[in-house]
Amino acid sequence: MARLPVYLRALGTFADRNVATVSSEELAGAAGVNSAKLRKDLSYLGSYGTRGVGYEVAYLRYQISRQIGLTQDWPVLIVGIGNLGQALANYGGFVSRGFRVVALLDADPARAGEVVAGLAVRPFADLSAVAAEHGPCIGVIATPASAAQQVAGALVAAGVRSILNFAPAVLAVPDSVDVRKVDLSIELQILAYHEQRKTARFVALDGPDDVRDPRFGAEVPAGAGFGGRP
Amino acid sequence: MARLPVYLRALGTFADRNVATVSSEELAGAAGVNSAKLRKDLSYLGSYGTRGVGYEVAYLRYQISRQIGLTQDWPVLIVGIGNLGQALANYGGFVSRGFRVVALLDADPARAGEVVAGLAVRPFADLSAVAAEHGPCIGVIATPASAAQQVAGALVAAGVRSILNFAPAVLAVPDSVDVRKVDLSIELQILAYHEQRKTARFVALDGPDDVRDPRFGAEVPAGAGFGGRP
DNA sequence: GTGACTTTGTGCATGCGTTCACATGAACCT
DNA sequence: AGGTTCATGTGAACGCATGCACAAAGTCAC
Repeated sequence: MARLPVYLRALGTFADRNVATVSSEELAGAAGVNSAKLRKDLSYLGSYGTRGVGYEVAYLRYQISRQIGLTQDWPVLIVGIGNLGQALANYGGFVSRGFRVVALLDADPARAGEVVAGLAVRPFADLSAVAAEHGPCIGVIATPASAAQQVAGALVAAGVRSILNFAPAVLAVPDSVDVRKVDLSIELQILAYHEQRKTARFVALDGPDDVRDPRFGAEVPAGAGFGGRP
Repeated sequence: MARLPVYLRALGTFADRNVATVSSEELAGAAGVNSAKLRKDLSYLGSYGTRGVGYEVAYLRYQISRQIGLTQDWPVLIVGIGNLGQALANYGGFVSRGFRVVALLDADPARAGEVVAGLAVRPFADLSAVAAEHGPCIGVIATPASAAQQVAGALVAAGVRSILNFAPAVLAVPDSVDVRKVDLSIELQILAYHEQRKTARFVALDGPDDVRDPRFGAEVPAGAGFGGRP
């Protein structure tokens, strides 16, 4: 499940405070979920606590880590060393949680050899060699959207089956490949949507009034010279 | 809905190719969703196309933009000018999609005055003044996890009701405040989970064999000297 | 103007996730 | 040793999103 990492992090904070056991209520509060959901999740993964007491922090932590596959470090290769790629390479949160950036790739030949976060940037053509060298690994796409699909194809061809995509593009990959998408503009747009609803401004100050289409009762903007409907 | 921005971007690619109308099938393909789902989403937001023809690209684009609230630029303020904060400030994808970074804040006094992406970094104490100056805006938390809750509280106190949180922490905010979370380690961990299941290595090379608890039939690791159960 | 075709909009069923509520089981106190 | 208390684990119901399949509606050709 997608909530296991959240539980794991919450358990980490309890461990930092030297808490030995936690109840599902406490842990759920720290993770921001319902306690019943948490219990069901944990029971589903086969782990269990002690009735009347709760969950042993260290034991549960180890079990979840193991379930996720964090008992070993996963190699991560980052493609596209722009602003975002560099920030990711320098981000310390990876290595502390079971991941290790092993290679930085960029299509721009001028950047090859440049050192970022202690790693030399390698030409994109090295991809298959790097992937073969490290075995199963995770590819991170931090390129512009225009290059994302091509990079994804190359990653798949190199044997990478897990991709984290930061480019604002929909990637087409085989079913055997997992793609997770992180899209900053989408997150912002969702926030803007809710923000707009909260500030109940029915009409933008620079916009047209709404009109109501008698046929459907649906809101339709008048167009404001937008070259409306025929 | 959370898919509207995806549709909007797909429509953008059609507009760039000077396509006048798209069918739900085409648009759904570009957005990576089912066509029925797309039609239902669009009908739910009140917009509509033309039966037998499809959707007029420019018109639908305008309507979705308007629905999301992108007819005006939303001010964005970024708190925490570390690696990630700088990358976000320099990221061009914001301004092109209805957002404008208006302020950079950092708690470190030594950074005040530093210029990043054309903006001077301001001390964190300026937050309420900045928020008051720009009206409804979106706050981005790019600080370490330890500072995230405090920053969130300050943002809320300053009147910010939409927060994009990059820090690996669960934020407690009033119900009236929307928080969206972007967590790189969680995404990587989810990928690692699936990657581990794909490479069906039942036992990690450095880990213990699984044993089966006769009481529940659930998988339980032997512990490998982990200081197992009493 | 009529017919055939294309595509939208939507009722309906299915499946999944979430949540409540309760029984099970373990520890602790007397 | 027995009862009490506490928290887990789970059965069952609810609600929601998804997807199919079809009718409504509009266009194009003749």
